[in-house]
Amino acid sequence: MSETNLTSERPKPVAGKAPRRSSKALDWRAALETEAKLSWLFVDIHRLFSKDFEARTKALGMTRVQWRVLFTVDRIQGGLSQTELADITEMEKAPLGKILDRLEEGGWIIRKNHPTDRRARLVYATSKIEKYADRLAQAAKATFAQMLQGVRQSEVRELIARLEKLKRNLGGADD
Amino acid sequence: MSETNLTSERPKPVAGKAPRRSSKALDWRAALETEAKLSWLFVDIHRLFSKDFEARTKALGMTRVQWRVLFTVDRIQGGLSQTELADITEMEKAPLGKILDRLEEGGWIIRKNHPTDRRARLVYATSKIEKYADRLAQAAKATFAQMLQGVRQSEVRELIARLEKLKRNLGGADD
DNA sequence: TTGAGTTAGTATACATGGATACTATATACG
DNA sequence: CGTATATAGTATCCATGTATACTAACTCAA
Repeated sequence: MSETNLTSERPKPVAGKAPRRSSKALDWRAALETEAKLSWLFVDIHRLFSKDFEARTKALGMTRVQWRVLFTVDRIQGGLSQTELADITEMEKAPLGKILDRLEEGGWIIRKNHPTDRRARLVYATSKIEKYADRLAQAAKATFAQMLQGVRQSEVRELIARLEKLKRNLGGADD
Repeated sequence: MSETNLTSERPKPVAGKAPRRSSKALDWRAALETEAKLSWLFVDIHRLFSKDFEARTKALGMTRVQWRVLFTVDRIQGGLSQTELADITEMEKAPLGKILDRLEEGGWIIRKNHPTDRRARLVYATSKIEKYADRLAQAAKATFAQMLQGVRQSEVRELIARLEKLKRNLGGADD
């Protein structure tokens, strides 16, 4: 979309600066290119996936991360403390608290005081999700379908297994 | 790490709320679980990768995204406009501008006025990167090595190919 | 029981991200 | 030439993310 019109008239490199590329400098660049490409794919796919999903749910004002938290709260019934929720969603407690603030403002969840631990607040999904579950699930499925065009189910499972290995290598939890 | 001590004393579900789970509700949850797992792996790996990399470069105050931009500026010599840079790094111009502000504060880049287009500013890497390139490259390589433990080179190439397909499916550029 | 250490949740500061609006400038067209 | 449109970069608002500090409350051991 955003083509530039500067290419043809870009000035020559600044005098005295052009020949500074040493062979040593070339080395580390070349060695990193392939792996750097891999590592940025994670960011890029995440960004594109979120963009697609949030475009489909714009009317509900639901972000991808809010959906992750809400989905978890709704999946695990019985009231979760925020610390438990942070463990499960692998988020820090501070950003989780803010996301819960927004979900509570939107009427998706409620927080109740823990009956015995006065520090803790238990998080419950409200009935609102029942009304919108289909739309949210449809949006998620549509984005998945978009991403996984032409990818066989067996490939998806293999991909998950490999990515989980990378995650474990980096010290991530196993789910 | 952050074990919770609430599990054993979690109160029973609120009276009258427990039996609301319908079979229809179970449907959309089950259908989404596998694919949701895949999509969150991208976020999780990105987060863990960044954390590992930034721990190794803390002394330089270099974040992962700043490194991506600086790497690109340094790789493509001759002065890039911010719009060109935004295209290449697949970022929006606004956040890119802020990242360039920080890189400029740190002395990693300079911005010069375009000789003929007074709207545009051309970005150049300074010589500072020559001094720290080895440390940055070492940090990046170490994080890659950590992530790719026990993964063969051929698997890495295959993984890249598959992820690039997902990225294209979501409308992403091809690099 | 009391005091040290731990935990739950929130507040705060800062670095990314997206979306949008705005200024200055450039281009294209009548 | 003058005006409409497009573009470059910045500013602004908000949502996430990390790190850190803080308050209140809990636990455990002397």
